[in-house]
Amino acid sequence: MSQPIAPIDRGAGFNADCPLFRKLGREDLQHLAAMARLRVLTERQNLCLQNSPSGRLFNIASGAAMVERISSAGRRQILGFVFPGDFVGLSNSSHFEYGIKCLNDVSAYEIPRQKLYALAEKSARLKENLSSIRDLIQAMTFDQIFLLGQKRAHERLCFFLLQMLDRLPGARPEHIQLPMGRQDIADYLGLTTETVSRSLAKLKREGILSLPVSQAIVIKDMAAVRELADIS
Amino acid sequence: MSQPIAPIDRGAGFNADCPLFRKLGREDLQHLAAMARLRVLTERQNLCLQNSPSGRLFNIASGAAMVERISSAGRRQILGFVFPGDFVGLSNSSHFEYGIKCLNDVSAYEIPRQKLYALAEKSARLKENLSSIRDLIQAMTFDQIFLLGQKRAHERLCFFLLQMLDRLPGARPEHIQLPMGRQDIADYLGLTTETVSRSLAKLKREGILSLPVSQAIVIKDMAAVRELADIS
DNA sequence: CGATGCTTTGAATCTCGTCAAGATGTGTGG
DNA sequence: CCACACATCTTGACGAGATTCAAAGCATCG
Repeated sequence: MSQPIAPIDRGAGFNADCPLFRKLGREDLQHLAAMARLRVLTERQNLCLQNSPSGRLFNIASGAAMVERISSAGRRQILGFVFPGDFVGLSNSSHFEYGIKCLNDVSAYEIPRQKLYALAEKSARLKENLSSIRDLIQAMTFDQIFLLGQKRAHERLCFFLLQMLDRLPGARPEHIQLPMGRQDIADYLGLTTETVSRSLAKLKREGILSLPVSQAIVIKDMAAVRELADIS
Repeated sequence: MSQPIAPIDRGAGFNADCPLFRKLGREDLQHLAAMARLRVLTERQNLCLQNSPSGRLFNIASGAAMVERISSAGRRQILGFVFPGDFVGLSNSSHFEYGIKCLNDVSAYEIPRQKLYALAEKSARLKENLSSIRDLIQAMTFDQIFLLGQKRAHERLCFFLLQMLDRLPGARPEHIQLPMGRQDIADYLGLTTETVSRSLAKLKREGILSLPVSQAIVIKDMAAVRELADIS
């Protein structure tokens, strides 16, 4: 009995306040645990490759990764960053439209799509969770479209920072430790590394941020960041 | 018996090769017809307003509309254009994150969300259709994110034209009759009307397009358009 | 320590946005 | 049917913002 439950108690993704597992009964969790395979990867490794067959989904348990899409022309767009509790791969397309690349050591549960869907048919709660994950992803992509279509470089950065505050575990206004580099931020916001750097410098000059080291950011004027980031 | 079936035979959206109704049996179609309400609107009217309660979904039967999102700062981003057979509103959020504004005379079926979902529980085929619509929308939004993040103005225009070729009824390379104005195109592509105009002029100068009148576009060099639009 | 990779800064360039004017087109009323 | 007003679209001049190319600063890690 304790055998299928074991992974439940170990991974952050399986017991945290995570959209997929929220409010699930013990039995559902056991079924999920039984079908999930824990994968452990390190920096730069791919959880899945763009255009590879997509019969599985991922639930990030620890670490950080980015969902990226690379065109044949070699341009890269980061569709999103994912953190513990995040769920990726929710669609029925036969192939992944993106790759998922680790930013640091990552552990993730890989779940066969068909099995998950079959279980969802039997668990109304799980089905609800899947729905709300889909809705959340859709809302986030709409935000990103608005951001890319309408906002300036420094505004995009502020939006990005608020998003990190909201989603990156451990991030506080007084100290955001970024797991990704400037190039990744640039490819997420539709900018270049130089523009990211310059925009950060501008926000620093204006007293809105400070940058103790390049990988860490301190928000000194939260109201200003919010105002610049606003897309509502 | 013919009474609930009547709207099925009338509206384009209810019998065309439309994702929602594809391969549905007679009985499912009858149930759908019974719960759908046909709404008829004219130019500039809204099928739904941004932030209004979202207990219903829409299936466009005729005409064209745009899905738009306006920020409190007054900036507008068009999330997409919709045409007969298109389905909008597929989410469980309590309020619409966008408004749907008609570009010309539109008729659309309005379907209560809960009723549709309940029917989907009983019809595997309908459920599949809903899933594939969701997937299609997600794929399209990913494309748009890539477009806005990575492509130049004239490339965005080419992408837009290919999209219209693909989706706008009656559009052929030799003649695309656009139902939307320059401002709408601009807000869709994250540009200004002037830039849209200039980019079209540029493509015309290069012999790729011709513009008999402002609302019509002729693609003279399809290969060039494809190459410029490419995001794969 | 030097080597490597990432980040920042600088200068030149380019794309796109802004502002303003002119052109085109549409609908209305005389 | 023409003339006028109003919308939209196009074009031009200019400026701001972002990219590009290049070099210099800073880390980390052998």
